[in-house]
Amino acid sequence: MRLLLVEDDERVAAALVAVLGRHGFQVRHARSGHEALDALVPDGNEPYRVVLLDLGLPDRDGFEVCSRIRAGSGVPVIMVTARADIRSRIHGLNLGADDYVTKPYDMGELLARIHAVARRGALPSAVSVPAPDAVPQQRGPLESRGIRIDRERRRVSVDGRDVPLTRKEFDLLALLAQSPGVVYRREQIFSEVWRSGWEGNGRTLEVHIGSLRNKLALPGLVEAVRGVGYRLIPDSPTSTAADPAPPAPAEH
Amino acid sequence: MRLLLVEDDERVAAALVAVLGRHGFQVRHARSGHEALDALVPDGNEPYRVVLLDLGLPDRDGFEVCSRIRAGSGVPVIMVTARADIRSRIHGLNLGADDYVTKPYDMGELLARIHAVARRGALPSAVSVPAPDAVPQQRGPLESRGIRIDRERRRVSVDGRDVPLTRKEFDLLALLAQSPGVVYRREQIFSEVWRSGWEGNGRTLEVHIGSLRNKLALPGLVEAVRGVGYRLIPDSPTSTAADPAPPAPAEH
DNA sequence: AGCCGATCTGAGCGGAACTTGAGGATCACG
DNA sequence: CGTGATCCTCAAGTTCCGCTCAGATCGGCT
Repeated sequence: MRLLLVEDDERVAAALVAVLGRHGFQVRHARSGHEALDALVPDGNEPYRVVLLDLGLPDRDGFEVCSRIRAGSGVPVIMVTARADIRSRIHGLNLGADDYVTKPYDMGELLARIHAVARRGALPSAVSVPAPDAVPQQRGPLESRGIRIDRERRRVSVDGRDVPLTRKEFDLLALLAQSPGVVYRREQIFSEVWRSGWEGNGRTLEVHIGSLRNKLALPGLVEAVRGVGYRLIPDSPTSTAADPAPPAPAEH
Repeated sequence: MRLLLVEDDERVAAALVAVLGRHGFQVRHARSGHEALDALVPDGNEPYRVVLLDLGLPDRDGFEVCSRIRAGSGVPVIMVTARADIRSRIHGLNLGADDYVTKPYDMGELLARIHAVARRGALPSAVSVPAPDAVPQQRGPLESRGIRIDRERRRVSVDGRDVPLTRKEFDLLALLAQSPGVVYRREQIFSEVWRSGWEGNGRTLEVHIGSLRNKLALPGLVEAVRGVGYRLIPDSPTSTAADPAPPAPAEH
């Protein structure tokens, strides 16, 4: 899960990067508003799920950065600042920030708030084409083709029969099942299921796909898309055009 | 724009209804969790855009209402409460609340926060809101598998036999028992049972789990989910199973 | 201060999960 | 039909993770 941290104080930033990294975020650190806006330009990489925006910089600047981000992107923004006065809070929220946290804050609470805005997902944005994983997570169990995926319990059943999966297998399936029919590229899968930008050297992904297929025993469900990645075949005849929320398949 | 206000204090409610009304909200006032869940059952009317949930009621109840709302609906929830401690904040946000505001709050800020969550919109929800009376209210002592957990007295008994637990052991069990079957991740356990922001260095969690298992002497009750966390195995064998037409919503 | 239970840490073990490599099957394309 | 790239399967390694035990540290109580 990628996160953009906008913070000019190197020490604060380093500490946050460390903690967030340990909690499974892949953090990009921008030292200025300019750099932040730059980083948010869609470039084919997995999009940022959250922006953590420190307003420590020359006063008003931070608000401006926020409204510029909003002008071009629907990514959730959390403002972090020492300015505790009500005016600033209201102003920040009205500019489009999703949350406003004042220093000193509790790290655990900040993490909880990050997760809270992240699970809401990004707003549809006029400019960027939403990538499949920008789709907010659906509540409740996923169900399709007789497969039931319960994310909270981490359990999967096929036609009522319980299928025990390992961690990678489950994460893999949960990712693909998020948008059946959509092709997930290898790099994308790696960055979601494995943490950090490490790309598997060997046949790692194929092996996991293999054992997933074995356990589910539903031939034809998980389809390899040669040279690109994998996808789930939905039961209903293809993905359906006129669907608002779900993204257009395979851009690029 | 419809808004659901859950608040048992008539005076506070009246004031809020007035202010919110002036700001363009059509407010429905629910006086209890039960009434709130009732109101959220889809009935063909315009759905609620936000739920304002006051936790003033008998202690734990509010959290439970929140998680029940979450079990069936993606509507944004803002918790409003006098409980300012970090634990409660994190707990509330982890249960799926989108924001957590403590009293006394500034009305302008509350409005700004309401607008902030409202513009994000609801998460897609796979299942419908459970009918309130279909869900057994789990008030008072938790009970499952012959274990009785009395949160108020902090006492636990197994098959009538009293089992003395230490603080950590009890908190751990109480957390897991809140939703048997659900997997709690390590970080979440740490943030709710330990002081916030603290991440266990050594084998702390495992040791406590170990001694909890020993004292309860119910093999198979506390299950480790490799690479993720722990969960309690519920007695009722998987509630999941292939459901007929009306999918019975997961309890929880 | 001294005691005692509670909590935390570190080392070692065992097993599950993950990774890798090689060979065979399959596909796209000329 | 031939060829190279890509994918799949199988069978080893290798790493990672949870469990346990034993000792250190913390903290409340007398």
